[in-house]
Amino acid sequence: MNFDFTQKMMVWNHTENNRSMPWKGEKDPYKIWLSEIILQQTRVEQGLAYYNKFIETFPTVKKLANAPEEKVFKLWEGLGYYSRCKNLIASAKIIDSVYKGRFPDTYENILALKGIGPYTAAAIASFAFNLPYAVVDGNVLRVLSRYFGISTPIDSTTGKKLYNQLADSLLDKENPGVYNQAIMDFGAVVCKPQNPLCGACPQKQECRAFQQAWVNDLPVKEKVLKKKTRYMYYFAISVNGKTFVKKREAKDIWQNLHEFVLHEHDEPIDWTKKNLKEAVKSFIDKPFQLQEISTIVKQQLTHQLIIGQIIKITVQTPIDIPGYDLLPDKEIKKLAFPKFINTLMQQEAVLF
DNA sequence: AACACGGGGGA
DNA sequence: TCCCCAGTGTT
Repeated sequence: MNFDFTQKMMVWNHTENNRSMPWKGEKDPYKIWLSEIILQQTRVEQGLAYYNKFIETFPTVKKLANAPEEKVFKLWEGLGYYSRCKNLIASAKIIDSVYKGRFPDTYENILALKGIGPYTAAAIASFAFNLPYAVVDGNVLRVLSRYFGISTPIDSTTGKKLYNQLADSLLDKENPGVYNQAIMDFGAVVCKPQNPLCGACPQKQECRAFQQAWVNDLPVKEKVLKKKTRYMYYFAISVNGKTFVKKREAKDIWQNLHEFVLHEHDEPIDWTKKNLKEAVKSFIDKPFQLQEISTIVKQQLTHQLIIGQIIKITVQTPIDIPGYDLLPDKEIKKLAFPKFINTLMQQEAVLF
């Protein structure tokens, strides 16, 4: 153990760390687990309201395991990375049935649950059971790469191995939970990505990046994500006050969320009466009335830019669209939709 | 090893 | 815009 680094981290935690979060110091593994899943790739400020909603609605793992799945997705709506929600439900059911509602208490069994990787398993194991596993998240990677002046990319295979070993060697094995919490808080509050508080940092004398003025160049990432643009036009097709919707099942964005009738194109579409008629004809071969067409909405995802509109039409004759369900508004309100579609539905209609 | 997976906030 | 956030699962 690098005694100096670890001890100073613990001293900082004891004397200066005043970061407060509802799940901090929590011992109920269910609550710890929930907070960790919500916070994967998610800012504390963004996840906080969701955590409170979930705990209020599902105070125990049993409640979560036995809830209607759509209700859980509706609660997750807007948070993103929806496979987290799917895996949360799956793991809740396993804990409820296989483990009789008692959260598994070994690292291996925790890690085996769906949606739990090395980081989350170490977090739960150390926070709930005080087991000696070091967390390695974005905060830890940043702190270690700066303190030790490591330029090995954090997203490379060798980098991951290196940082994992280093994190393990630094862990305070007497107080793994407290130490793990401390180093993450330190990364979030002092050794921040932008404008870190090096002046107030208790470790600055030993920090390689500070000594060498590398702070703004570390950590290093090697992978650059490629982005693509998609044009998604949604048709809200209504018959007698009911509208066609379906659940997205494909291995694509927004899996398990719902959508209206989708017309996706590889180029932007400038809607005219003619091409609108053609587009609708590909779904239904019946006369229709155009109600309204929205303004163009853009949504930037991590590696996709989604551009599109929603077009509301009504049909008088009874019809069926294969793959879609015809549901009343009351039912549709209970379904979880992507942010993009919710934004579309809030748009003012433009004249056509 | 590379890639897919959301949404929000700060610079 | 770009980057990052208490990362994980799939191919």
